[in-house]
Amino acid sequence: MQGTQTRYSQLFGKTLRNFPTDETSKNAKFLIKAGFINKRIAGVYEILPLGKRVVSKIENIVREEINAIGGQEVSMSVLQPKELWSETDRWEKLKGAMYQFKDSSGKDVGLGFTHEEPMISMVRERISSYKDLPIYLYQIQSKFRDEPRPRSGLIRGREFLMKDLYSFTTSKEELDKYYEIVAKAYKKAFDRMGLDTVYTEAAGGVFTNENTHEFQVLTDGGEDTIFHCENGDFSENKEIAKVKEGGKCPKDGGKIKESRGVEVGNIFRFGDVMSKKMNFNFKDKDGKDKPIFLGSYGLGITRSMATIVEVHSDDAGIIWPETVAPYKIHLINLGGEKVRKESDSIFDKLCNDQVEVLYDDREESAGVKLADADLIGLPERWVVSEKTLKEDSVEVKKRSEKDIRLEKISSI
RNA sequence: CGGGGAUUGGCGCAGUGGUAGCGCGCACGGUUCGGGACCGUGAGGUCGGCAGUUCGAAUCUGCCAUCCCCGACCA
Repeated sequence: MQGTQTRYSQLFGKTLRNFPTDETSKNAKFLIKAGFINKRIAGVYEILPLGKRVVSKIENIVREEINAIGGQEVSMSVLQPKELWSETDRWEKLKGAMYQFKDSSGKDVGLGFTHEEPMISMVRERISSYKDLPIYLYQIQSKFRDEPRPRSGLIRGREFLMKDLYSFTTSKEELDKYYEIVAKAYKKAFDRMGLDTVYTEAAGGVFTNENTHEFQVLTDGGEDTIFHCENGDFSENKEIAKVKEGGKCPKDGGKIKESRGVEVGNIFRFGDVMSKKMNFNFKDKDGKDKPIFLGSYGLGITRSMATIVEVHSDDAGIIWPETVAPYKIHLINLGGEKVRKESDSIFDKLCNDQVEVLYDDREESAGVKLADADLIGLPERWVVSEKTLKEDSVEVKKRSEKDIRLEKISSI
């Protein structure tokens, strides 16, 4: 666990003077320039200390919401054997999309693309009675997908962090019920991290033939196209859409709009399809074997971080919602030794109060420090200078607002 | 996987045949101190890789790699 306060002079991952030229997406440009992430290869990014704090906050919000609906956290292996995936024929189906290779002994192995098979396998080994169901397991872990063309920074990568939840229930009714519960929990989690989502019907791809639902955040930086009602009660992904821009909403007759969106979450009902293929049953009250119903629910952690940046920023930089900001306060001292001493003691005070504060204690010009504060985008900027000290105050400015106010040092 | 563009110090760039330069950053000294300050000194690159043409290649040719964009794909 990282400390709640950091001196910027000690922080690894300082801001860059220029935007990276090999990125065009807003999220990648800002996150790299501001020192949150580092690009390794196409579609693969490393998370620096500032970014790690944001990721942790998003993870914790998601954890809280999933724990609240009965989820139990586990950690599955990333490295997986071919045999497991062959049980559902997905080893073949996912050729070219899943990283598959041979280990030194010639055995076929792959990197986790998703985790239905290993999850089922693990539960299959340990659950056999209706008394043990339902059960809800989730993890937060890196997923690997061999994207033919990664793009849009963290929105579409080849290695990314995802929260994946799996529900194991005894019937379709129970699955449907939980599906709705997850949908509500997702909505709440996204709300908490500052993302407005549109609940959108979509296709299941190689996951399932049944329709699924996506949580779409409307932004031009998105890669999906959705058709949705202006009243917000209806939305379909382009791939299955039966309506068109300007058409009428089948629910309330409202106007249909076409928008770009980022799919930050996606929920699936597998039903008993996988269970039948994998001989995944439970013993019911009547003593008979019945298939376990599976639901699968994904939520992109790093993709959410990127989407937050797409949605919450201005020309100067990121504007983090308070719930996911790496720190709450960006403390800056402008001026000589006297100012430094004062700001040092304000920093100490904030530390004692366990306030999350990033203290830019560098000997840099005002322009550099202020520009960096805008770029990094913490919710509040506190400036200490000769000017504010004359009033025994610090200047407080919210990143999202223009207003500046003076706060008496004695009241901190 | 098709089409297009790019690759030169940490970052951003210039250099179109004669043996590499600028800005920023970095290090040291000094002056500054409310919106990316200034002066001085200094470190740092065999120009993505391999092969070729040439007396001579960052520069020309071929192949390869990597990155970006458009499309296909998107589980």
